This record gives sequence, C-alpha cells and structure tokens, in this order.
Amino acid sequence: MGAPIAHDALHARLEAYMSKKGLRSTGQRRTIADAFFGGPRHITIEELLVRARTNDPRIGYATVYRTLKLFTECGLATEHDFGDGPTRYEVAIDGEADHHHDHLICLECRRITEFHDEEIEGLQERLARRLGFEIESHKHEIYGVCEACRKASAQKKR
Amino acid sequence: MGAPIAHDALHARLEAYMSKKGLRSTGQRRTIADAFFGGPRHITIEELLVRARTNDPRIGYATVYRTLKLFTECGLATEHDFGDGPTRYEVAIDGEADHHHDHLICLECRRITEFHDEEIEGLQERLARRLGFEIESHKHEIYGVCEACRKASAQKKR
DNA sequence: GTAATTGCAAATGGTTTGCATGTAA
DNA sequence: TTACATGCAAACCATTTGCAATTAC
Repeated sequence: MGAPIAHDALHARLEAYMSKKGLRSTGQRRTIADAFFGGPRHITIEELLVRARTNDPRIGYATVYRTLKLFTECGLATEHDFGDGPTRYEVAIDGEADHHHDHLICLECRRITEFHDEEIEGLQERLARRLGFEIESHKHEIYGVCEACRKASAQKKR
Repeated sequence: MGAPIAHDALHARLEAYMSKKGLRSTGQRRTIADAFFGGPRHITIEELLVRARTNDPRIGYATVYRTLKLFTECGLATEHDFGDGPTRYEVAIDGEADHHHDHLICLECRRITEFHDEEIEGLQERLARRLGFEIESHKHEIYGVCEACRKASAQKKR
C-alpha cells in the first residue's frame, strides 16, 4: 500500500505554493514533508529531525526550522507553544478543509486532546466584535489533569 | 497623599506569604513589589527592572526574575506570554478578590485589552468535564486588529 | 551564627542567522 | 547560470543557575 491519499493532496498543495512563490522543490523539503504528514500530531522540531533523518541522515537542524516555517506560511502547519519546552507543529488540514480546533493539555502526562466548540467560537466572535476587534486568530488552551492521571494519583495515595 | 490602599493590602499579602514560608523580607523584594504594584499592567521584567532601579540602582536582573517568580507562586502575579518577546506580568488581585480575565491582543499596536465572559467560562468548564478533565488553568487569547488600527490603516490606503 | 538572598557572570535551551558551498530551474 | 537552499557553527534572546559575598532573622 502507498501513502494515504491525504498525503498526496498535502504534497500537491505544498508544490503549488512553492512554485507560485518561486521557491524550489528540494529533496530535503519533500523528505521533511513526508516525515511531517506521516508523523504524530503535535510534533517538535527535534522529533521531526529524527524522523526525517531516517530517510536522509544529512538533513540539518536549521533546515527543519526553515521548512516548518515555510509550511506554516503556506497554511499546511500550525505552531503551538504549550508552555513547556519547544514549539509543537501540527498538520493544519484534514482532507480538503481547514480543521480548526483548540487544546486541552494534561499537566501530568502532557497528553494533548483537541476540542472544538462552535458555541464558544461564536461567543468569542461576538465579544471581539463588540470591542471593535477584528479577529485574526486565537489561542484557547485548557490546562488540567486528565481522567487517567487523576485515577492513577488517587491509586497512589492510598 | 500616600500609596493607594490596595498597595498596602498587596504588600501585606506578600509579607504574610513570606513569613509563612520562612522567606525573608528584603529591601529588594519590597522595592520590586512597589515597582510592580504601582506600574503599568502587563509589564516585562526589563521594564520592571528599570522602574525598580529608580529606587535602588543596584538591583540585578536575576533578582527581578526570582522575585516575580515568587509573586507568581504566592498568587500576586500572573505570567502571560503573548507570543512576541518576553513574558509579561500582571497584578493578579484587585482589591480583595482574584480577578480572572483573558486577553485580546492587537497585532498592530500590541495593545492589550482584558475581557471576561462567564458564558465562555461555563462552556469551557462543561466541555472539560465532559472529556474527563479537571481544569487547573486556562489561556484564552484573541489576536486581531483593534478599531483604532483598522481606522488608521483604512486612512493610509486612500 | 546560620540559612536565605543577592549580584554577577556564565550556562542553558530554543530558535535564528551569516556565510561558503551546493543545486534546482 | 543564477537565484534559491543547505549545513554548519556562531549568534541571539529570554531565562536560569552556580557561587562567593552579603544580610535578615
């Protein structure tokens, strides 16, 4: 079996953006794109470098940074800083459509859960408008303890 | 006229926390506290250092960092990273009560507007609970362009 | 007197940049 | 052939830390 269909679409989108901007389609960029599209969500530069190097060991740090910045510019990636260590990147597109969502972060196991709530989005939009603001983007992160970790620590206490 | 009443209450709270924890009330800490309580909202370490040094020129960088960490621990300050440059700190207490709120940030003039919406807070709480999460804190930041900046750039375009 | 605190300078960690070399178009 | 891209190392920036000197209690 080949790469999932979605990957082809993502690669195509990247190629289109690069040619439109007069940028070049290089082996490194394709390798990093593969690693990114096929990797876990909320991946760090470091993790991505390791993944990319399994296909091309000579890829450098700076190239991964520059490439992910490129992906972010063209809308394929979004950056998130969850307050510990390095920025994490996720694929911004699911099939054809943008896939906006926010995050819950477990402070114990650091697992990230995605959520989307139209009601909150709507209230936020109205609130901003009322204050004369035109929304460009937003960041809504909820930090807490997930069910599994709460159970585990209840266990430990007895 | 003396310092506003609120400052005394804040200082008292700090003193109480320090003595409870066996920490010492030093000149530097009091000076930095003054600078913080009396300064602008959303202040940076750098700005705070400048303010503090007008009262005591020998205060060092590291001390301001350590002191603001202390204020944060004892609930007098909250930290915010608005995505550009350094962390900003604000006084967390308004009179006697905690004063939770979120922020709108203008991407052009970088002005910060505070907001609080009980409806959003409630939805967020229910959503987290539904996902098995116990909320510890959250961060809700809206980035956009404020009314003044939109008008200014509309002006410029003609 | 003794443990906490300070100031300084050096270390850290994530990210960016300058530059000589390499390569896609 | 000529911009653009890469890899490396050095630079950067905010923040933290080790340590000797100082100070609060």
